[in-house]
Amino acid sequence: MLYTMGSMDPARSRIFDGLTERERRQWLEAAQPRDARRHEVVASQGEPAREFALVESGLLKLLQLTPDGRELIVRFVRPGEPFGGVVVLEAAAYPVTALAVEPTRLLAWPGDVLRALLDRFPRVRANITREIAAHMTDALTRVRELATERVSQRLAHTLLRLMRQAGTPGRDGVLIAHPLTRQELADLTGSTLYTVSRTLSQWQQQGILQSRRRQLLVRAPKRLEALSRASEA
Amino acid sequence: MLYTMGSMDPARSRIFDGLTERERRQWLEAAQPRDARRHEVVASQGEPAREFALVESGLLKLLQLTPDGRELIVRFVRPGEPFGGVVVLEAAAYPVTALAVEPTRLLAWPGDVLRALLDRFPRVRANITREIAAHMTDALTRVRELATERVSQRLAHTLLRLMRQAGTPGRDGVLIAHPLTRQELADLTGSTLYTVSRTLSQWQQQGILQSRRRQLLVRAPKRLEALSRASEA
DNA sequence: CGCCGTCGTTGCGCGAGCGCAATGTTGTAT
DNA sequence: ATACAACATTGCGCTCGCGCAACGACGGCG
Repeated sequence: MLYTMGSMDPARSRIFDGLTERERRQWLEAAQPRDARRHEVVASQGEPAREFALVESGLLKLLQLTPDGRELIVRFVRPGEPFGGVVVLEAAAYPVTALAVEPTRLLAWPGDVLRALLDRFPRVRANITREIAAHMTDALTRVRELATERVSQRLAHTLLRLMRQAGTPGRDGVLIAHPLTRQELADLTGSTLYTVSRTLSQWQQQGILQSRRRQLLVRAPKRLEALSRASEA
Repeated sequence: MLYTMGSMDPARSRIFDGLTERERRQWLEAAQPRDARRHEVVASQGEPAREFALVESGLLKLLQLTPDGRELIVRFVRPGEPFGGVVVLEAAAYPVTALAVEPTRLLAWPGDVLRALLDRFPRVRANITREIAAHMTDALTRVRELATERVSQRLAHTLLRLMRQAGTPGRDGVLIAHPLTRQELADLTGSTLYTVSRTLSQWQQQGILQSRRRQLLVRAPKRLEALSRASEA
C-alpha cells in the first residue's frame, strides 16, 4: 500500500501570510529544491544549522535520539510547514534529527539567503516567530504531560493532536491518514509499543476507535477527550 | 534564614550583547521597574502576554500547572535573564505561569515599546532569538529525558544543570546556592518528593553529595555524570 | 526558652507499565 | 501462488517508583 501526505503549493504556506503573490514568488525563486529519499536524514541533531526549509510534499519526522538508541518523536512536518526556524537564525545546532518518512520534496534557503530575505520581509520573520512560539508552547505542554500523566492519557492527547493536525472527518469518525506504527505512537508518547498496542486494543473493544494496520479511525472523539482528562483506563 | 540570589546590573544582561553603554541606557530608560513580593504571580499561563521583562534581582520560577493542581517547574529566571520573549513578539499567550520565589525586582517593557525598540536595535532581537533557541533545545532535551530516562537519571541531570546555572565551586565541591525543597526537585524532574528524598539519601551515603535543608553540596560531580548516563541506582 | 510550622526521612504495600516470548496478521516481493 | 518481512497482539512475571503514614529535625518567632 502507498501512503502519501499529498503536496501543497508552497506559496500557500502560513509563513508567507501577508505577502503578495509577487513577493511569494520572490521567495520561491530564491529557494533551492531538494529531494529526500525514504528514510533519508535531512538534518542531524547537534550539527550546525545551515538552512531553513519548507516541506512541499512528503513527510518529515523530527526526532530526539538517545545515546542508547531509543528515539523520541518531537513532531511531524507536513506539506506547507517550515523546519529549522530558530536555529538557522542563530547558526546554532539543530536540536533534532529530521528524517524523511516517505519521499519528500523540500524547498531550502541557506542561512545567509534567509537572513537577507528576512530583512526585506519583516512580516515573514514575524510569521516564523509565530510558528516558534507555537512549537514552544507545544514542547512545554508535552513536558507537562510526560511528567504528570499516565500513558493512556498521553496517548489520548497524542491521538487528539494527530486528529487536529492530520485528521480527515468522515461518515463514522475522524480518520488519521498518517502512516503510524505502534512503535511510532510509543515514540510520540514516551511509552512502549506493547503498552500502546494493549491500550488501543482496549479502546477498540470499547468502540472508541478502529485500528487498521498503520491507520486509525477515531469513532468517538468525545470519549477520547474524556480519557485524556481522567486517569481511568 | 534568608536566601537571596543577589542582583545584577541589568545593563550587563546577555540580551544587550553588542550594544554600547549609551544604547543600553536607552533601553533601561524605556523600561518600567516593577517589584514583586514573595509568592506573587508575575504572569499567568494562558493569559495574553503584554510585556517582556528582565529580572534585576530576586528569582522567578516558571511553572506549568495541571488542571488537578500538580505543578511542573519549567525553569528558574535569575538576575540578568529575560522572560516572555517569544510570546510578546506575537502577543500570544504565556505558555507558563511565572511566580516570584523571593522578593524580585523586574524591568518590564510593554509589547509595543519592545517592538519599537527592536526595530531600532536588531541586535537585541537576535540576542533574544538566541535565548529562545536555547530554551527550545532545553525543552526538547527535557522531553527526551522524561520519556526515556529513570528518575535517578533525570535527577542527576537536573542537579548537573543547576550546578552549571547556579553553582558556586568551593573547597570540597560545588554548592547549589538555591532554595530548593524536595518538592521542587520533584517538580523539576517529574517525580515525587518521596523518591527524590530517597535518592538523595542514597547518594549522600555514597558520598556523592551532602544535603542540608534547602541546600546541596555536590562533592563528586563526575559520579553524578556517570549516574546521569547509566540506569544503575 | 519552648512552641509551631515547614521541611525531610523512611517503612511498607501496591499498581502501572515494561519487556520478553510466542503467535497471529497483513501487505509486498519473486 | 507462495514466501517473506514488517507489523500487531497477548500472556506473564517483575521492577520501579508512587503514595500513605508516622516520625524526626530544623529554624523562626513570640
